[in-house]
Amino acid sequence: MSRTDERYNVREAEAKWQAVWDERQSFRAREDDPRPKYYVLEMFPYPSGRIHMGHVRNYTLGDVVARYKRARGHAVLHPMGWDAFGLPAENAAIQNGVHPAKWTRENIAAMRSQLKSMGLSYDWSREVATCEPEYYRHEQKIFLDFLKAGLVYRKESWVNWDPVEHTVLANEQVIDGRGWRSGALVEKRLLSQWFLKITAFAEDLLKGLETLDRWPERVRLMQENWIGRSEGLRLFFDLEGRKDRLEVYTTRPDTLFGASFCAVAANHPLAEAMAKSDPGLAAFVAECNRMGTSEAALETAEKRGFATGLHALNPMVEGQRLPVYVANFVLMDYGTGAIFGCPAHDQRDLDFARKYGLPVTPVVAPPGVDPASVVIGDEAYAEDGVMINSGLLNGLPVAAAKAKAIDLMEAKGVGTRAINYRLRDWGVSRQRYWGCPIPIIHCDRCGAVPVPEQDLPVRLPEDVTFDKPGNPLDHHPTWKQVACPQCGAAARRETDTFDTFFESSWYFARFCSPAETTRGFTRNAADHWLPVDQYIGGIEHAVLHLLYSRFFTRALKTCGYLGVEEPFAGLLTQGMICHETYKDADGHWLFPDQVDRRADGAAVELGSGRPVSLGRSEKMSKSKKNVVDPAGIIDTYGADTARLFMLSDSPPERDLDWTEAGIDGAFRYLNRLWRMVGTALPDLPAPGTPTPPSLGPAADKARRQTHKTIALVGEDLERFHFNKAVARIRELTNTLSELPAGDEGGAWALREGLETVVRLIGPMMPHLGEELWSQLGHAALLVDTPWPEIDPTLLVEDSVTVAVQVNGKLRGTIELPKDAEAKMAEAAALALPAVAQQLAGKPPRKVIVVPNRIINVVA
RNA sequence: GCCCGCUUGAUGGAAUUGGUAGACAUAACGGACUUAAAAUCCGUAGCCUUCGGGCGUGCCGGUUCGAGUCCGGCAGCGGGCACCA
Repeated sequence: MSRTDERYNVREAEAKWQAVWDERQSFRAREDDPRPKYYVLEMFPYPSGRIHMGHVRNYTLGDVVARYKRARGHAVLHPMGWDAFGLPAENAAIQNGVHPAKWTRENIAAMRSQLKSMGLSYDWSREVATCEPEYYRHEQKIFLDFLKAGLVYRKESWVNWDPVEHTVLANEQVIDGRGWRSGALVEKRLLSQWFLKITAFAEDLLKGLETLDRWPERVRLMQENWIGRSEGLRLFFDLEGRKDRLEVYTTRPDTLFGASFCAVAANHPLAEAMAKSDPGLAAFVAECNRMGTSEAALETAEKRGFATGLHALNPMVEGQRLPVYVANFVLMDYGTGAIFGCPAHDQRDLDFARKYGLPVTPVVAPPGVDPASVVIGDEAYAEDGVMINSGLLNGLPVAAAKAKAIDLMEAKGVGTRAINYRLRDWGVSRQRYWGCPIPIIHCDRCGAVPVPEQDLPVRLPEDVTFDKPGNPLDHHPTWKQVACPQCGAAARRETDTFDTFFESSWYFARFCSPAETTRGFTRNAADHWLPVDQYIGGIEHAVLHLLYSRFFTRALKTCGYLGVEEPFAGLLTQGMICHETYKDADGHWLFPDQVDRRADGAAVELGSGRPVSLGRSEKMSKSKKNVVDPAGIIDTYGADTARLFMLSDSPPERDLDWTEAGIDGAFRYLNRLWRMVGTALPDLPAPGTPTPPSLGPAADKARRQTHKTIALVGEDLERFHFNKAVARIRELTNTLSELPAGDEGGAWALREGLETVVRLIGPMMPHLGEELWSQLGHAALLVDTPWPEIDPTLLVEDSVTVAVQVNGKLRGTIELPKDAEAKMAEAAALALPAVAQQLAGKPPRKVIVVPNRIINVVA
């Protein structure tokens, strides 16, 4: 009995079971395991140094899936690693003088031990870190294979250049047109860079989305929009007084009669050529180049243009001259970098036309609107309608007019039907130190020469300094000096490194054979484990990481590495963790643990007692200090409590509000279960005792709920409705706590119920699960115990409660035998006093009977 | 700017295909236990009410016997936009 008086020692129990799992290698994945494979993967973390709540949520979700699938009889692969290259390591080096390698490796060690304290069922023997040559040597080889397969090329591309730091800036490092650290005005620069031909797979990546039926619809839609397939027309405009022509891509060839100008991007060859002899234009181009490279910056900027003085001749409208502008909203990377503007039917064109006093001619009349009365005000009309003011296109609907316009231009020999994608090739060159070296040698005679395979890996030198601006690889005294592998002459190594998305585009495959030294992974292992059955991570990766990984998988297939096209068969995108924000009287942010909530609800600063103003709940971020450190929570409440809270209240794809009350609630449940089992233990029959012949009504009812709960929780877990699963388990717990265990039947049903609760909660609170399972008298580990079985006879109900409505409003409920006949149900419903009162003696006009569900009497 | 998502009690959320709105929890209140507190246990609870009932799922309108769920419009909040990962 002393067991009930003891408190559950969270720290001791969690350490104990972690050691047991570790010792027995409970989570080792083996290819020779005959059970059906299940590969569950969470997005691996950037080793920032400490885990944050987002990680706790992500990895808890994955662990529940992994443990559940294991219990369901799968051979589970559940690995973990480190996305270890990236900018923060270099920032730390510049700010604190720590070497990125040291900083990163120490961070990995710290985070590994934090993750281990969560009791996650990883096969740690498969751990990888992308910053180690054992990992990145293989991606250098992959790059060279892609090169051979014609999937890599080199071209000039624009970057944000910080003239003080002599570095390329990421978009997020450009703030209001200035470098974040230096404050210098950012310039755009053209650099020669490596590109991967993701556009070669544009159509395939789009088509493949249809097969991803276990992906969230919105992610597929985001990718579809990102790829941005459009059908249209490429056509040439003759330029007055010049021999060359202007090539334009349009998805609206139907609106050619409404054209009032042409515009080219600031980087368009025509613009650049003309800027040489036009200082005004040169200044405008320079200004556009300062705008930053992000699409958001371009689109939100005021539409501006510079008239070149040139005129283009509209190929559709004989003799019509259109002024040619250089405009800041035309993108060189999309289509041909040149457009024609039809202001009446495109908002950007309209804004532009209004600003520069260009004509606005409507050529599409909304359905049912008199052509004569079509007027364009401040809003362009981009919807369907009927062509007007358009010569031989008049009267046609938009779709037919598009087709006819294309036919006309093709017949005239000035245009061709074309499919265009918004998707651009992936620039993978980064002018940074802490990344995977690109295995290329530049020779004055032979050009860009691949590093021979036997010379891989090209190791990142660690003897570098960060005291000078620019790329440390560039400053290194010897590293880049090599002989050309082809001609032997003195040559230079490529000093750019890969985009870190490169590493994360194939790590899921590396986990299949992480120890393989000759290549990234073996074909056998990839064929066995891929695709990932369930991938889990943040929605912020909905487009880039996931699209790059899908592209890589196709490219790797092309090169014979693997046989699948889609890397992730199932995808779960989890929401963010939010927390209330606090500011002190001076408007400075405060950490939650600096704030005290008094009994009257007022918030004050801990210690000083000064008033604190409460802000709404926002995504946890260091800048707003609304963060809670998981390490402290795990230390105080244990991993199981943190895990349960992560699963309890919000569905995984939704944002989750971190609250002290929520974590308290989870902790209370943990202790309640512990006490319940302890209290019941002396009364329970031995494990495996056969069902007594008669149980009694309370025990029978409890059994029914136990088996119903197994069924419901199973369904909920399959669909990732973890919060509902928790609610069902708590309901069963509530029932069991009221079940009298004095008689044989009650005690038997209580054991079955408690064992069920322990087994169902196991994937969520694995340490408590093991502890209670062992206390209930089982020698085998809970992780090696299969999911509980359902007795289907206990799921059958013989009567149902049916709602009775009058005119759609609830007036009462009746108890009916299951699948009762409609006539009988109707009679029972009409016999209800509340129904009779509503009818007031008149016969009902109609009675709708939905079997086992509802009866609606229409008065 | 473009694309996407979300909005249900004081709070997080639940509600098969349209079929009893508010499961489960949190906070609150009342009670038991305690010298007291904590913990624990039991109970109450959408709002209004003349106790018949009426009103309630961001707002306005529609479809339907019946709408949180479907359709149209509007508002608020959040995410992504190619060099953060």
